[in-house]
Amino acid sequence: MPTVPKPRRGAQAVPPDALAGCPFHDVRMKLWTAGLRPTRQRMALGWLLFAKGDRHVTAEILHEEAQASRVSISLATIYNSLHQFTQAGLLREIAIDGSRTYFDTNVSDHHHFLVEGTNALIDLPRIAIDPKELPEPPAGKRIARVEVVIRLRDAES
Amino acid sequence: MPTVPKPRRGAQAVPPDALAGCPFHDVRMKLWTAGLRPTRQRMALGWLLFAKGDRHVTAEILHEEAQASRVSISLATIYNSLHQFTQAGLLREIAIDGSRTYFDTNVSDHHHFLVEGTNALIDLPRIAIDPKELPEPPAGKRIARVEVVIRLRDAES
DNA sequence: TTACGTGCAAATAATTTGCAGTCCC
DNA sequence: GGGACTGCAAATTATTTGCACGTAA
Repeated sequence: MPTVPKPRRGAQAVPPDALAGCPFHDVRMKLWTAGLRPTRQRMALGWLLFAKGDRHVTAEILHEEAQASRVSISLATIYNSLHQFTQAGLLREIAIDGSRTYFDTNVSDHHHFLVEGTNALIDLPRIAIDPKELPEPPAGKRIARVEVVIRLRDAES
Repeated sequence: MPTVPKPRRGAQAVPPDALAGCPFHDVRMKLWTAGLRPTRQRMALGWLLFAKGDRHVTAEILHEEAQASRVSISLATIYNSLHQFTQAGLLREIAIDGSRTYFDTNVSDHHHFLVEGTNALIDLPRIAIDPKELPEPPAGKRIARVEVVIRLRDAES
């Protein structure tokens, strides 16, 4: 069972260091402030995930990348880590149909193009969704999030 | 392997009868015009799916309902039938995350509320999405569909 | 009759979990 | 040292497929 510790008390206030700009320290800091121990595996995954700008990955893809980087991490640990990162707010699960789960390193409020066939995801340039345009939620409920997926197909077909 | 025959030639032009209003004949006609043989199993499923207005179902739910109706249909056949219905345009798959696939009997252009926790789906009153508001698709691609999911959470939490 | 359909059981695929051993603080 | 973490293998869950048999046209 994956263990998800609570965020470290006061971590935000007393970060271990502030060598911003160095990817290694950045990842360590991300983990630290999230209350996750910077283990070898999590550092490696953090490196793969956050050092290259915004990404959309599946557990399988990350696993392959780790192996390509000669870092040995079991698939189970990758799943566990992805969920821990998600709970810590470092990642976001993306809701598209299809059997596999995608994780997005861009946790800001945004939406996606989904290319049919390849299942590739592309961040949308921000489209503003006016809350006033949205329908009223049923009684007792509030809107937690709006997710928009724009499916793309080859132009000629 | 599920076989999905092409729509019956000229079926639209020469429907077997036109007793609209009778659910039994309506389902039979739906299948007929879709080019699907009205077998006992498909008739039963069509009955469950289309006789009660718009519905959101999983294969599992349909299976339980069929058993509750004392109709014996294997789960494999339910999966096959759901996909055949979908290909025939009688159903639509809904893209939400989560492990199971939902099918919607409302195939018109619309969107959904998704209640967190129960995973219940609720059709949205039509919200117009202005095509002019949408971002430009990448070169060589066109927009096939826009899907909006509004996640709901209990108001107090 | 004969291709289309169906049920069953086995096969996949993605993901999760139990647990014994390892590592960080 | 002790709880947090990891790897592995087995377990789950959702879905698909192969194939022998059944059935609608």
